[in-house]
Amino acid sequence: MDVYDPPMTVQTATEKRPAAEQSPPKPYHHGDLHRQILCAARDLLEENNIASLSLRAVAKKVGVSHTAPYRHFKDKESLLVGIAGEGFKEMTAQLNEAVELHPDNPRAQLQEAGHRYVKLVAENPQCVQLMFGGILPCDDTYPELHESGDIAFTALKTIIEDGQNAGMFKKGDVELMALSAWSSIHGLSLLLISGSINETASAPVETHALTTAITVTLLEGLNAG
Amino acid sequence: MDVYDPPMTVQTATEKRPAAEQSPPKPYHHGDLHRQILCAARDLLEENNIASLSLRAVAKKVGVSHTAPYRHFKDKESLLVGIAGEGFKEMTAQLNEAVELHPDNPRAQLQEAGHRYVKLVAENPQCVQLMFGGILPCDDTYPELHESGDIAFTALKTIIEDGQNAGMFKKGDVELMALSAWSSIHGLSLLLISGSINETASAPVETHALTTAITVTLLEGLNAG
DNA sequence: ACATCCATGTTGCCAGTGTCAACATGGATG
DNA sequence: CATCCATGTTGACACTGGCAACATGGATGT
Repeated sequence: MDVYDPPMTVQTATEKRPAAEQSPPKPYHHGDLHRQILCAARDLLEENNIASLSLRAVAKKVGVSHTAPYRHFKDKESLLVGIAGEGFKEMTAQLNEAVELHPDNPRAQLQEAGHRYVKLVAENPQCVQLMFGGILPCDDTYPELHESGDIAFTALKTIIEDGQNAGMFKKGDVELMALSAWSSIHGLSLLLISGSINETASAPVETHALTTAITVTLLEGLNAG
Repeated sequence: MDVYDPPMTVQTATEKRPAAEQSPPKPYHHGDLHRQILCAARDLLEENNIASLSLRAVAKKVGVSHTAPYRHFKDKESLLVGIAGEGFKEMTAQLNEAVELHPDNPRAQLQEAGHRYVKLVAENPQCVQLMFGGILPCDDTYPELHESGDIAFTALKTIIEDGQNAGMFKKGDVELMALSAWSSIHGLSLLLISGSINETASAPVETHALTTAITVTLLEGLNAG
């Protein structure tokens, strides 16, 4: 269900570690609480939504006191930034995989990236709302947030450039063409998770076919001229 | 301080109103608190963000007790639904204006609608996040929410159909083509207000030119074949 | 070996929030 | 004039984010 499961499964507080030789059932100092808090917060976030995510619930899920997270995150916003940051990293990873999967075929790269983007958003809708939903400040308060985004966008521009050099895409401003591609897929993804499409569309639409259709329209737009 | 002051000044509860000519069935002690609460909430929402909008602050701004809003809205979510509903209505209105502005020119209609969509989102970012941001349930809990959206989407499909009949757009599934158009513009708008574009783009981009470019790419995609 | 430090985790508290119950008010209706 | 009921108020509750003060115990230097 989750795209990136934590490498170590989350332990409930009451559960004792199977380590036999340790007499104290619960060590005072946690393993890496930082990671566990991030994972638990991610889980709770996707289970409900951003509005109903509370630091105290996260702490309870991990099995620590309600202020323990403050030793690892300055405040609630910092924790949210951490979650969003992982989302951006995963986004970048997916894009790179799409490129590697279809070497020397920018057209297929773009299509693959589109499908992976939609899938990633569909599987982590609340995280995406966090990344793009205007809860986090969009100024330079958290510069690390946009770094992965920069990398991803650069990779996208590389696809466009390669496509131009291969004669698959028309010549033109790479920045604008990359933004066109991003906008289409991003818009589709967000419309899907917001429920707008299935509600407004007269007939239910299959996501994969829809993504393909929109990607094709986009490619024809990039092709024309 | 307030952006749009209510047309009738706020009355304290104890203050009596000079019962002059009241021909319409205008109600009770207060003006229409329902409308004033909606306006105040909208203002406070755009001043900060969704997370920091509190019912109590709205009540205080209007000058009533902290539970007065509950006589007009079942709970906080219902108030948010009311705000989002107004947003959808405004969206529909903008689309219709775009159509009327360029009769018999679907291409210009689509371009105009795109610019108006981007502008509307830019001027009411928090409201848009409310409409599409996954805070409100996307099931049928509030069917009235999606009605205006349906109307708007139908209008969009009409543009596409007219364009096809006029030979401006290629033949094809109207639903899919309308979704392509919506996705592009929606994605662009949300990327803009989320700060992703100015952060990731190597050079600052002028919004209007960017919108035009993306609309043109879209139109070429709809044109191809 | 031992004393010390300090990162980590805890308890207790505060203001602020959404929401419910009980009460107050006054215009509309008989 | 009596009554009703929509509207508005007060007070309370559980919950939240966050601060301060305290507790613990692994790492460190001698």
